[in-house]
Amino acid sequence: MTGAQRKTLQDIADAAGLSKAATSYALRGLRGSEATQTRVRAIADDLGYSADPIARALASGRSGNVAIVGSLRDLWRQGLAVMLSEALRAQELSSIIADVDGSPQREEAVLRSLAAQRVDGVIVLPVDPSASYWAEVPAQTRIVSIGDALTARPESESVLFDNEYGVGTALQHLADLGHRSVGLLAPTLPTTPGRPAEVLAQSLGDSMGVTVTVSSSPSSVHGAALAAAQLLSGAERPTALFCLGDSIAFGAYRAARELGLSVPEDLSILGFDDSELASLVSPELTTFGWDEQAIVDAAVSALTLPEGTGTASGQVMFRPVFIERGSTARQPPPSVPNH
Amino acid sequence: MTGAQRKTLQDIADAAGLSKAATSYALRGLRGSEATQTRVRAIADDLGYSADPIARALASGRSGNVAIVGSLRDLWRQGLAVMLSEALRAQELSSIIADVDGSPQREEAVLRSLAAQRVDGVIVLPVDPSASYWAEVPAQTRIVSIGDALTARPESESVLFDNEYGVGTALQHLADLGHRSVGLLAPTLPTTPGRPAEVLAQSLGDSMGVTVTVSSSPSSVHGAALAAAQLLSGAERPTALFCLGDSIAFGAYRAARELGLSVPEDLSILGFDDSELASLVSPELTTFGWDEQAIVDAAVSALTLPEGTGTASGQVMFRPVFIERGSTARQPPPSVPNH
DNA sequence: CTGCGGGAGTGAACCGGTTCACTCCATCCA
DNA sequence: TGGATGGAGTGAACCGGTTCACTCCCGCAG
Repeated sequence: MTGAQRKTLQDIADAAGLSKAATSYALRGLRGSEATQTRVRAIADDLGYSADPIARALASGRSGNVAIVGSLRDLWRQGLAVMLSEALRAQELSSIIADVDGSPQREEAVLRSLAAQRVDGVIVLPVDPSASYWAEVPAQTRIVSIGDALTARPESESVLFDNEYGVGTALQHLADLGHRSVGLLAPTLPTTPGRPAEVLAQSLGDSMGVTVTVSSSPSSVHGAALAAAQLLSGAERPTALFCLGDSIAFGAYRAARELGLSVPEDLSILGFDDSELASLVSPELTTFGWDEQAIVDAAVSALTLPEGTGTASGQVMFRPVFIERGSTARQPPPSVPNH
Repeated sequence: MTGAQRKTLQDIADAAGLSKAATSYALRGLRGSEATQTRVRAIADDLGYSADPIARALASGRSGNVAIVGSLRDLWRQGLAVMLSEALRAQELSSIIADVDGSPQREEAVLRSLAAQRVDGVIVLPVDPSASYWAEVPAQTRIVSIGDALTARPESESVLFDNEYGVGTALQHLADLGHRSVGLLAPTLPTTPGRPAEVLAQSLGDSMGVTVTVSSSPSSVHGAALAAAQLLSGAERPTALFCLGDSIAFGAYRAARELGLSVPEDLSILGFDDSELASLVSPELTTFGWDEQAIVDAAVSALTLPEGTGTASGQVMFRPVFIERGSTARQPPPSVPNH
C-alpha cells in the first residue's frame, strides 16, 4: 500500500494558498505571523507531510550524515558506537561507522574518504590526536572527540573521561588494602604521546607509597592473558593488577588461573569499564563504570547544538564510578597471618 | 587547509570541453565513446572530483541511506550491527541503526519513521515477521532480513541461519555423551510464532532418545542465571543445558556455581554464537560459531546487487560451526563409575 | 543520390527544498 | 499629512547532479 504520492512542499503551499517560500518559512517558524505558522503546520500534519531530508540537505548544505570514527575493537566501544548511532537517529541524523582498528594510517584514510561523503559532523575516538591529517577535515565539519584528556583532540569539542580520578581512586583503594606493588596493564596504542595514564599512575603511586609497574597489553582476552602472565612471572610479583579495560582484566583472570594464583587471595584484580560480564566471572570483578548514555548524549548534543551553546570551553568531563565487587582483597590476607 | 572549492560536475565538463550531460554519462560509463569516457575520467581524477552524494541522491531518487533494524540488545547482534555499518560504508552507504528492543510496537514505530527518512534499504533482524505493518514500507525499499528460517520474512531477500543443523548437531553431541535429559534455554521473544527452535529440538530429541525440556530465558546474564536455576531445581534435573546464546550460557555457569554443581562433571553446558568470552570462562565454553563477516557481506550484497543477481530464491543459508571446548562431558562421568 | 539507422553530444527540465532581494501595506510618529 | 519602519508574503535563483527529448553527422544499404 504505497498509496498516494509523497507530499511536497508545493502541495502544502497550494493547500494553504501561500507561496512555497512562505510555506517553508512558516513550517520552520522563521518568518510569518504566528497565526499563519500554526495554520500551515496544521495543514502539513493533516496531509502527512514531512520535508524530504535529501532536498533539504542539498539546499541547506548540511547532509545529515555523521561519521563515528575510532578504534571499535572492544565490546565497550562497539556498544558505544551503537548507542551513538541510536542517539543520532533520534535527531534525524544518519551515521557512518568506521573502525580504524587503532591504526593512524586507517584513521587518515577514513578521514580523507569522509570529505567526499560530505558528512557534516564527526564523532571520533581519536587514535592519533596530534596527527597532521586532521587539518584536512573541512573547517565547517564539526568534530567532537571522546576520550581521556590526553587522547582527545584539544582543538575540538570534547567529551572527556576523568582518568585521573579513576586511576587515583583505584590506587588509593589498593593502597588502603595494603598493596605496595601494583601492576598496571594498559591497552596497546600505536602512538601514545606521553603514555598519559601510565605516567599519571606512577606519579600517583609514588605519593601513596605504591610501586606501579607498567606493562602494555592488547585489548583481546588472549593477548591480555599473555601480558599478565609475563608481568606475574617477574622477579617481584605484584600483589595486584589494575587493568585499563575489563577485557584485559578477564585475561588477567585466566593468567592467574594458569599460574595457580587464586583471586583475590593471592592476587587482587581491578578492571575498568564495567562490561556486562564483569559480574559474571568468579569472583565478580571490581571495576569502574560509566554512565554511557550520558556520554553519548553529551557527544551528540555537542555536535548538534549551535556553537557556543554548551559549556564555555566546549568540554564536558565524565567521572567513572567505582564498583566494588569481589576481586580485590587485603594484602597480605588476614586469614593466614603468619601461620 | 580547506583550500580550493569543491569541484562540481560543471568544472569537469568545462575542463573536458563537454556538456554537463555528456560528462555525467561518461563518468558513469553509460554513454559516449570509449575514448571520451577514459579522457573524462582522467580529468576528473586529476581535479580530484567526486560526485556530491546528496545531489546525486536528489536527482536519482536513491538516498544512500540504509536502516539496520532489530533487537540489538545482546553483544553478538551489536557486533553484527557495527560490522554491517562498516560494510555499508565500503559501498558508500550510510546507516541508521535502530534498536527495537524486541518490541513489535517499537519495530512498527521505527519502520514508520523510516518512510520519512527516505531510506532505500532496510536490513532487519525481524521481531514480528508476520506483522501487517511491513506492508507500509514503500515498495521500492529493498528489505533484507537476517534470521533463522522461521523468524526471517519469507517475502524479502533473506540471510538465513541453519538452526536445524545447529540444534541437531548439539543434541547429537549430547546424546553421544550419554545425556538423556537436556534442558533448552531459549531467549524470550514477545511473539514467537510456533516457537521454532524449541519445537524442532523436541522432535529431534525424540528421535535420539533424549528428553528436551524447554524453558525461555532473558538474554541477560542475570535473567538467564535465574531461568537456569529454576530449570535445575526441578524434580528431574537435566544433565545438560543447551543455551541458545552465549550470554544465556554464562548465566547457566553462574546458576551451576550457586547450586554447587561443577561443570562439566555434574552438568554439561552448550552455548551458541561463540562470543569473545566463550574461551575465557572456566571451563571454556563449547559452543557454535558463525562466519559473521560472510553473513554481513551476504546481507549487504543482497541489498546492493541488482534484483535477481543473487541466488534464484533470494535466500542464502549459513551453517554454524561446532566448536568443542571443555564445558561438556560424558554422563554419567566415567571417573566415578559406581564407586 | 536518397533515405535511414544509430552513436555522440547537447540544452533544458527536473528532483524538492532554502534563501535572497524585493514589493506591498498597515502602523506609528513627527 | 507625509515619511520612516517593519512585518507579511512573493518570485526566482540556487544547491549539483540525472535524465529526457532532441539535433547533428557519419556510414551504409537500396
